[in-house]
Amino acid sequence: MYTGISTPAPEPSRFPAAPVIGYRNRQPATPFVQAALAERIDAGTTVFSEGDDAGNVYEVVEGVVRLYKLLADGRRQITGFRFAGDLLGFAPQTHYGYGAETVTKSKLRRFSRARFDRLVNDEPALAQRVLTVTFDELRSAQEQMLLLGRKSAAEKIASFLLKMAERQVDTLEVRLAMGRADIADYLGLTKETVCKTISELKRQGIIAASSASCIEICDRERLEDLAAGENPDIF
Amino acid sequence: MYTGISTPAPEPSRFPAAPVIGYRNRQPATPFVQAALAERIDAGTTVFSEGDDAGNVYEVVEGVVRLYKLLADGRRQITGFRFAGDLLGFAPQTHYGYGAETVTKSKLRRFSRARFDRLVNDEPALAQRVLTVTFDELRSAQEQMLLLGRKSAAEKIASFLLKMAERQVDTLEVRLAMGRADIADYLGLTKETVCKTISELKRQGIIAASSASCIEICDRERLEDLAAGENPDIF
DNA sequence: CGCACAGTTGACAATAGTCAAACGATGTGG
DNA sequence: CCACATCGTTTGACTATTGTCAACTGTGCG
Repeated sequence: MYTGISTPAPEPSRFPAAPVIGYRNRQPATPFVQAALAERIDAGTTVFSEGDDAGNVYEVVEGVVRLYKLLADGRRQITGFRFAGDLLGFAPQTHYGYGAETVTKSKLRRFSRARFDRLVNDEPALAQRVLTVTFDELRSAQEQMLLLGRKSAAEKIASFLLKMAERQVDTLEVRLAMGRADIADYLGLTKETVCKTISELKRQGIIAASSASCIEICDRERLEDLAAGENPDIF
Repeated sequence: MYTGISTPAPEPSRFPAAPVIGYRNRQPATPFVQAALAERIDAGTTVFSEGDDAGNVYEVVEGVVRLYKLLADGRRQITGFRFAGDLLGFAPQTHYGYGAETVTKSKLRRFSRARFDRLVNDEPALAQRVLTVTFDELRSAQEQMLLLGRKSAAEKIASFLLKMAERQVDTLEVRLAMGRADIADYLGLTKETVCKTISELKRQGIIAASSASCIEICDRERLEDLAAGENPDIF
């Protein structure tokens, strides 16, 4: 069971297999179902839950969103993070196949599915973008399967830091928007193992950290080798 | 470190980040690059490797194909199996993002990418099919991330058996086309753990097996609960 | 018939998880 | 402005699940 969840308020479950215990939101579950465009949302808010009617498509204008799937007892797997410019929930299915929650304060632009479909049909460029995004997500999901199924904790952390560094200007100073629990649920670890592994990487001089959320890459080469599984014997 | 690799023949690597050591095929790497349509192929043959120029798209006419990604030292993650009717390598990318090998004797229909693109452009129905397949793969990849990151060995095996049962006529008598090593690399386990877990499920009376490749589901409900993570305490 | 290989099992090891305590940053109210 | 409360992070001791290694079994093919 996962704790590290701030608000203990249980949320009425909406889909079949989900039992009540353990299903919690980090937030008082104020579901985001409001006005029209580019909406400000607090950190830790549910955008939609797995199994909800897929009535809307969202664009992240600002902030970070986590996508996740849950098991009956609350075990959570984060399948990805979405950042400014990314689309959420555009798969042409009647129900969302995963939940989405903001990690930070965010701005989201919301489209009804009908409107989104119209936009996509009218704009070949937008259709192309959706297609590209989908294939990118698929490729990224396959990479993540390799990580989850076959990499050690250290290799997972190394891969994660490099992936987060990629999307930043200064690729040596990684700013992590998400907490240790989110990282853990993304990498298939526990938050304690994430902490211990990051500490070990610091001890080895591969990284340094001015604070928990700001990590400096000191030896990019060793970090890359580790991430690629070249060095399965550091620990 | 994961072993379980039968053939030690190293293969020259073809893409940038890929180091030379460790890239291995289970098979004497007879790359399938021959005549035109619906071709017969032996079990264990490489259809294409990760990083190859994505020059062809394939349709599985008969048999089973495994898609996989490798780490530098040979650790392998099978990202999926493909069966009759499925398409391989249709992502619009210049290089394959994963390798493909036959699991059984198979028949594959091969299309040059140019021809495939032409077909898709001319046939809206085919374009629609590609789109649907892609979204299905994405959804399935997300489900697999949950499995790999958060399920126990028993839960993984249970999920796998049910998934395999789904695509059969008699959903209580599962015929497994792949060996224990393939199952292990698909579920992020070792072949020994796969064996031990299947044996444990037999001992519990949840399944029975007339042979290694033919498994009978005796108690579907318990198997389903296990797969869904409802019963994290059987073992 | 026997060789080869896949599957199975068991003893042991190692990686990651659990539990618990302490630490540190952040934010609130006195 | 400080004291306190809270929440996220870190660390350590211990546990447990899964991996490793090795031997053995069973099955299919030449």
